[in-house]
Amino acid sequence: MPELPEVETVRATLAASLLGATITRARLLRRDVAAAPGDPPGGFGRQRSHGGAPAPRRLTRADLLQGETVCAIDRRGKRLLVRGASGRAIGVHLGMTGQLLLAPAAGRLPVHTHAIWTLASASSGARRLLFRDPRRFGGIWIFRDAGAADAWLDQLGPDALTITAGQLREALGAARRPLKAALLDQRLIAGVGNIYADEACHRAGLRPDRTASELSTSETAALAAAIRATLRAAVRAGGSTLRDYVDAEGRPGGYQRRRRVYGRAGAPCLGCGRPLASGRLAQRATVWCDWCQG
DNA sequence: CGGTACGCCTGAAGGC
DNA sequence: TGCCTTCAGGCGTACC
Repeated sequence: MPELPEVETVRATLAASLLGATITRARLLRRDVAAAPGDPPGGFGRQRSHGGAPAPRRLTRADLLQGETVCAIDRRGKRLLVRGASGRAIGVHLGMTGQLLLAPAAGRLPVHTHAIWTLASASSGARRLLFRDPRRFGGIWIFRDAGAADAWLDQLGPDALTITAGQLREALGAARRPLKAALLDQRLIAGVGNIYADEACHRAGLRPDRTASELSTSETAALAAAIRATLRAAVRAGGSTLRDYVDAEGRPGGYQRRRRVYGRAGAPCLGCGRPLASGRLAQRATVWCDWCQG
């Protein structure tokens, strides 16, 4: 489940091969993983909800950055943005099982590969970048200018990796809902998902069901520090691989071995040794320590 | 505003 | 061994 540390690791491993490379060919194998300009939000070309079928949009090779030289790879929260020199850009969200994989220029494609970019780069020779996503909760966004791409990132709150106590206070101040529900809201704070929400709450010594707006100033500051420390440690470990996650070079992460609470219901708390409690909060499996988190 | 439920989707894991 | 059910969850939408 890619959250901020996994997406950041993908960004870093991708940057090494992609920056300055030219995309000689782009192909979309599944139209419905892409959202084109003008598609309804969350549309992905899928005809969801009210049956009014939107007019099918024509996607050009240029929309997919064919012929572009990659000049930047940006990230905010869990969203990645591959920018071409012309200002065009491709947004990627990995969802639950999405992967961006660097692969040889020839050879068999993994199953569930939905898009392919062929790269020519002076340093590493010809390779392909694949977007693969078995469950298809992820997707690709097409941006025809830098402003549209920026606006996509700006839909999100401040990036959790560097969030300050002041930013967190601002985000949570009006949130009259459980702390964990607020932490999972990407418009408030960008990048925290189910795993790191539980990890950060435990590190901060705060129950995930506390009302977010009722945290004290010092609790909020401790939480901001806990979020940063948790995410930084996970980035250093190359992310968490609990099931599917690998970086752009196919390498799994190592943070799953360092997790304190996620997936450890009933196991001893690393702080006090008592069995960890579990339940459902904000429709998510949640694990915490009744003793250490107040 | 918030909360709850649901749909999307596949593969792993558990029950019998 | 094999079939069936359940679960995992990011995120948008509908409805209260």
